[in-house]
Amino acid sequence: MPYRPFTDQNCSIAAALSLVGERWTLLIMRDVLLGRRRFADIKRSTGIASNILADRLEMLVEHGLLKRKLYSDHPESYEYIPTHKGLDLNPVIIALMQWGDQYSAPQAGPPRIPVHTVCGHDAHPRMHCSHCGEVIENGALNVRPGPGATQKQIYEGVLPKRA
Amino acid sequence: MPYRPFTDQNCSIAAALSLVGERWTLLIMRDVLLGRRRFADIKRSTGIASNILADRLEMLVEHGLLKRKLYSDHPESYEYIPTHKGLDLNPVIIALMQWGDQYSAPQAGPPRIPVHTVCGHDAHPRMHCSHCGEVIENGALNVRPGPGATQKQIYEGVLPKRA
DNA sequence: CACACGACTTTCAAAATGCAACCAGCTCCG
DNA sequence: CGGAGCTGGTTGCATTTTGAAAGTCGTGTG
Repeated sequence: MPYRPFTDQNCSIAAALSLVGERWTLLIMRDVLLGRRRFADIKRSTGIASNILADRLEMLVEHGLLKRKLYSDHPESYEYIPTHKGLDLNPVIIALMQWGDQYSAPQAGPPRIPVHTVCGHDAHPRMHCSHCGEVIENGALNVRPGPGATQKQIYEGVLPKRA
Repeated sequence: MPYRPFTDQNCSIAAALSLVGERWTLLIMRDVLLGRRRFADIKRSTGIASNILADRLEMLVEHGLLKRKLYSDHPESYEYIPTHKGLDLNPVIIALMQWGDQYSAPQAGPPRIPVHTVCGHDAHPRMHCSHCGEVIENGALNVRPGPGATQKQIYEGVLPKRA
């Protein structure tokens, strides 16, 4: 990773981005979550340089988002399969996809449509409130300091203002 | 932005990441969405170098995620306020925060807790299926080719495999 | 046997990042 | 009134990362 670490911001977003915030990392995770799990496949589909891909994969394995698994000997080949931690990035990827669909989709429409495997229908996943169950609209979310907040953060007021 | 563009992948995730996939961009958007909207505030809270911050802000304004607004003359100061396009990144930021909370939270607990302003309660936003309304569990999402998919993508099979 | 994978590693130039210093306009303080 | 300090940057230069191409090494194939 580049020089300036995101550590010591006491922020889960910064913490998350310190693992997956680098230019290629989420694109690699996209591939892995979509089922492209071999070095050459990921390289082809992303266009990443092989040295960078090797670095990123090693990093992702080190941090427990992926596991490197021997796929077959003889033509010795490996698969990078997502761990639970890696799979849990799905909501991030889906959110990015929906944002991309909304603002950068090709004229023809979105290239991929999510399908809910449980009910079998097209799903346009939406965030719902765990308390009232309603869809959470655009600006209808604030944050309040949690148990891990520092005094400084509380003092500075980490609360969002509406646009 | 760095060299290799993410264009021509015909992928909304790649398209999204080509705007916000750079190391600092989502961290800047976090700040703006949390209400830190002035140059010096963002610089302080992220620790980013000022030349980089100036570049990124200009880029974000150019691509319509932020607007630069005169906040007061005389001490001439500006605010970077999110546009609709910028606000719509909220689900991405929230998803990152939840992932960070789950895997990198400080011992004390999460630093921030989301609150649903409509019902007034703590919200742990979850993705729900727009068709059946159920929570979408970990691996319960596939994708199918949409109208914008290329023949090549369809041929290659963009469907995910379960872990 | 020549050539082609697959999964990398190595080499080296080019580009992005980070740091520090600087600048200009204003304003607050003694 | 002089100086320190804030705001919102810009400029220059060294460091680090990236990217492109080429090489490696162990198969496997016609």
